[in-house]
Amino acid sequence: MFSKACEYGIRATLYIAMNSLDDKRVSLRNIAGKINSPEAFTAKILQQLVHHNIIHSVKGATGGFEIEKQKLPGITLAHIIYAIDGDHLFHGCVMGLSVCADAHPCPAHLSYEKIRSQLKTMLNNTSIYDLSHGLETGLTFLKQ
Amino acid sequence: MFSKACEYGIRATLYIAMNSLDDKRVSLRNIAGKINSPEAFTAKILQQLVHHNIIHSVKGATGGFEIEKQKLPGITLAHIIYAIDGDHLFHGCVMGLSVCADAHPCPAHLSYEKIRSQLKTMLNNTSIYDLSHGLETGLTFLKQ
DNA sequence: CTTATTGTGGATATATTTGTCCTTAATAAG
DNA sequence: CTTATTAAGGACAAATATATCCACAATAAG
Repeated sequence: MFSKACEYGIRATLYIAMNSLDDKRVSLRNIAGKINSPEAFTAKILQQLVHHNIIHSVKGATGGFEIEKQKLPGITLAHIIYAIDGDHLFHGCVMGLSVCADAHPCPAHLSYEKIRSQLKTMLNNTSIYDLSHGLETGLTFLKQ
Repeated sequence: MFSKACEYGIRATLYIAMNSLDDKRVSLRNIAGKINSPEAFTAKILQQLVHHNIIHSVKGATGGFEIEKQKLPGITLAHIIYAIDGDHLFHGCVMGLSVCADAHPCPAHLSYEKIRSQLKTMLNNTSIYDLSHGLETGLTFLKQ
């Protein structure tokens, strides 16, 4: 479904979000340790998120990553997926046809569009802010 | 969502099915041409489907691939996906956690399981037999 | 028996994704 | 100013997915 990079990106963003709610900035090392991801690879992914203006970084000692609190409710899973994996999941043909639309559909087009529509709704309506609450209360996890 | 191999596999199976309904056996070259896939790579994928008993092959001149007519309604998209991509789509955590279950869920577990459940239902209930009808009537396509 | 056709399967090549290493720049604190 | 810490980013390496090539086995037809 998602690339490894995207999975790490979502987990990292959630960990940063949870800490930003608590006014804490977190370092790459801290993040990678807490979400169980390879550090250097995670660095590349975080840079993508910085370039897409989803997270904010600060260099130097006491530096790290954070997200402006007021931005949190507006950041959705869809934003992160789009930034890292592009729009293939949202628009590509499920059977890989380069042209697949209502007027020229692949055999699974109709039934798959129903699923995709619900998937998109879910991804668009699920904010990082919402998800980080389950983490704070210990109901959900970013590891294992 | 699916690997290239899986996309080719689904398209190839549908093309074989459509021809089997018409009692025609089709060659690798014919298949690859009609579904617009690389021939040698498609050969590998067809082997996987043969080994998983989804399609049947005949060697030699006039040989090719076919599916027993009575098997057609029982073969679903889920069978092909499972044969080629394995069960990750059906069971893996959407955020890549090695352990993710109701008792130890990732932040998106609950909302994603609803989508996945509908996806699984669709894939389990969509037979190759059903899909090949749209192809025969020219309503759906395997190319472009 | 010979030839042409077609699937099988091993070896190899290419592309992409995933992951690592190392230097540089920025910043805080002594 | 020096040192320690941390993100940025280029180069490189490993793993996996995608794709190709070729020798071989099976079969139909002449």
